[in-house]
Amino acid sequence: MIDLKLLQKDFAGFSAKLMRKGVSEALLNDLKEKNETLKIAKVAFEELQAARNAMSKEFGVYKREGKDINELKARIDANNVKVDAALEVQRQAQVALETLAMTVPNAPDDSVPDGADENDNIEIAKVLTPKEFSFTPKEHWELAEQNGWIDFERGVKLATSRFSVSFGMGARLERALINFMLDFNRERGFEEVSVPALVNRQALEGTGQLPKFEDDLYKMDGLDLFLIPTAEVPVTNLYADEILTADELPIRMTAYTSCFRKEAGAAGRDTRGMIRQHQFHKVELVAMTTPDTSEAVFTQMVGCASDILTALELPHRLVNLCTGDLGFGAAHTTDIEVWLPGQNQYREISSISNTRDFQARRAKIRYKNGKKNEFVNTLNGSSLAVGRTLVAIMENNQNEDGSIDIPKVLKPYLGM
RNA sequence: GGAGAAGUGGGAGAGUGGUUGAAUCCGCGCCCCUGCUAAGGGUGUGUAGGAGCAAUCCUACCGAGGGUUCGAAUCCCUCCUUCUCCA
Repeated sequence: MIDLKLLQKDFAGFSAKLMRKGVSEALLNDLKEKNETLKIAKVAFEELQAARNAMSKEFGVYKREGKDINELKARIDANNVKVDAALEVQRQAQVALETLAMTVPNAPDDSVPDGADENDNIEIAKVLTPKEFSFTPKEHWELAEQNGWIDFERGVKLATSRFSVSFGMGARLERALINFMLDFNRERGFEEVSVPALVNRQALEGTGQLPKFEDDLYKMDGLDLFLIPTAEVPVTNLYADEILTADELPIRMTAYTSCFRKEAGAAGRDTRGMIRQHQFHKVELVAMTTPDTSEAVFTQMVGCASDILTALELPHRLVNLCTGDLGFGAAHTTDIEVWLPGQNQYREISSISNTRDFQARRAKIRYKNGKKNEFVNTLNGSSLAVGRTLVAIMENNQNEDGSIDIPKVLKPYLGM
């Protein structure tokens, strides 16, 4: 949730930031107006309510003293009609404002470059150099099928398109990767947590997937429960509605979950292979901390994800997302793209975002700063998407005969 | 699945219609006294929103949402959660 107080206080400044993210001026004006309307409605209601409280108190005194209450009762009744009306006005104003405000994305940081889409993202750094192949490297689905690691047809048979099944070393590598990543993150100070794969509406509103992106979520029939699109949702919401103490911050967590996405807007993209699946494994990093330390934690998280790829000897690059490619809740995001020789391009494998207080404001995650309660900053990032990591290993470590070298760091996890 | 009980502030725990936003204890903050591996005294201590330079004041919140009432933590209804007993 954006800071409506800030919008009210510095409309020009704050709305300029939101307009960089494509929020229309008309919407912002509407928002400002609805906020003012609510304020006025609240004051009106509260004044009437105060009058009622005072008269009710008086009523008690009258009764005790045995005075005649008829005249007072008449006044109270008249006032109550107004109270009810004012309450209704206030309610409607509240709903109108919230409905609108919940659909407004986070304001990008000033450091975020302007741009329309992923083509305008700015490369920050390259890590490791892609190796030269003496043959034409194959794409991962070919390698996966040749090695018997992944069966795409049987996934479709069991569910529908964009589902796959891993067999043998393919399945074992996935498990090894998950364990390796969790251990790696834990050694960097992220506590491992295991969370539900189903969450309620409130949780998804807290992290910003709802109300705007319901189309991309799997919803349980007849229940207000959804399959998580990322562990970010349950893990961030662990502390929803809580007031933390400053000395327990930063809270840093890592979690492995399956993730479920309808990929509603991705028809026709990456239909082949396991780049874009409806269900995929991911190890996630989530942190909540004070505003003055969130950038340090952010840097650590990016380092964590990048270092995992380095440990796996996978060439990758860091990219600063432009305004057009930035997610709904992010103030700024660094993507990590891994080199895929089969595709001859870098592909996203991790996305690390600082949402500042955007999610905290929605989920009401606060901390005691001296006497005052303030919103924490929440951060999240993948470290990493397991399927895509497996893809990268296959494509980067392939030999001419189609065999694949197992990364050194994973061998202990495979009993090798 | 059936029967019952309960959900109050950081914690424990009072409170069954009216100066109760909530006694008391513990914890925590500050001050004082005292001085040695202590203890005592005083005082303060929820959240959100609004008015005001400020002191302060107003409104809402006692699991959630409705209802009854001039007035509800207190009565009624629905839901959620927890516990106990039964299947």
